[in-house]
Amino acid sequence: MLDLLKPTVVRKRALRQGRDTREEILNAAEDLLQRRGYNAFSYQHIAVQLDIRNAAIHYHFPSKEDLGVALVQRYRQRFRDWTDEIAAKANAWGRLNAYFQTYVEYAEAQCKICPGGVLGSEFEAIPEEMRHEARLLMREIFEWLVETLELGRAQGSLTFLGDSRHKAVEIGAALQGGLQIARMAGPERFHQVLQQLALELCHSGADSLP
Amino acid sequence: MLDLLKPTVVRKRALRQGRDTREEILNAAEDLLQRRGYNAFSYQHIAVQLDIRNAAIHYHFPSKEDLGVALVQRYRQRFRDWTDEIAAKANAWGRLNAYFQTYVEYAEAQCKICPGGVLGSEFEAIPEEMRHEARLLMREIFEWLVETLELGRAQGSLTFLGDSRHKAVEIGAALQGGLQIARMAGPERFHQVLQQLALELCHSGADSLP
DNA sequence: GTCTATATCCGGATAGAC
DNA sequence: GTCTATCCGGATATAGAC
Repeated sequence: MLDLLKPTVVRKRALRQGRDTREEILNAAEDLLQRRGYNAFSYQHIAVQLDIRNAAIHYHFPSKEDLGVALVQRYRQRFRDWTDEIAAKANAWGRLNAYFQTYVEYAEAQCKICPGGVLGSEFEAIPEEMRHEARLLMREIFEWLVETLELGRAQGSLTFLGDSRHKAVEIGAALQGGLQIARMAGPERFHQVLQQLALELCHSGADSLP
Repeated sequence: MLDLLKPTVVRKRALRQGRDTREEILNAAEDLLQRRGYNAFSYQHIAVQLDIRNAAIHYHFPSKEDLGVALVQRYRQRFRDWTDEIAAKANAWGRLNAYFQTYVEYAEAQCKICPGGVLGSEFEAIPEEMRHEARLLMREIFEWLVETLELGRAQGSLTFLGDSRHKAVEIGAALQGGLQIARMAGPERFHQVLQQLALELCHSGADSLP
């Protein structure tokens, strides 16, 4: 057949048939972002990982800023989808616990940190449009946390001292910082943070937290 | 005099007489580190700020790794000195509050983040010896926090739920994450974290926290 | 859509004059 | 101890063939 007549170049094409390169780039970049940070990963890292050339990435994302912005927008969309989904399934404590679980995966998967941690740390060293998206992401997470805490307090499934907005930032900050500390001091540190958070929300933390 | 006979070159030298260039480099680098992160600052940034040439920095710190390691070692030394000093002056709550205060300065000075936040975020993208120093720094801070919490509990000046080690990581993580969140969402976020922490240590937080 | 080849720039680093 | 000049490698980005 025609395919057999054509050598390596076509084989490579065939390999990429049906594969969504753009999506794979985003996946690889997301992984790199949460491992190395924005300024410490390059198009080369992605190219090697996907076995494509540098220029192929530039076709999908002309500049690195485009890629960075797309990443944060994807985080935001994913968070929206996730909150919609979880709202149907669980009460406030269940939701919060499910949220914690995403961080557990970051910590255990292997020492990833969360988007907020990366963007916050490098905030002064990322393009303006990424900063804009980062602000939106943080606001959306914050608002969801506040709502969830207030709901939990009303339901009686969560108990905590003080203003729910203050508690929300504290929780968000502790999770974010906890992942970073875990990298340096070992993953058990992150579990200690989780246990303390659970304890202060009046849950034993022994049931669902590993 | 002899000085007047010699032109610009000597004037520059004269300007630097009595100035500790090595120390100034460290100061500038520390500032850049907490603003932009390790991988996003260059010798050029420092050179411009101090009005010296690139090569002058390499004289004091042959490689960027040397500079990075020196920075973390200085953080460690400073922390040791600080804890010695504060131990003579205050009870457990006073010590902890003084520790909080250093973070308040980071947040207010202008949107700096803490050493642990930088090193944790970029952990996979910094030289091995820096990682080593970072681990030591984090351990030292952690141990001091645990001691302080236990002392406070014994004294009755601090009250909190659960294991003092867990509480120590939670506090450290919340401070670290809080600074990063404050960059993206505004400085009031950091104060909310502080108030919540104080509240959960059974202090009004209204007295000494701005 | 992906490749090869190349342009451009920047950061870390060294040599040698002063 | 600091300078000027320069090297080298790596990173972003573009041009044009396939």
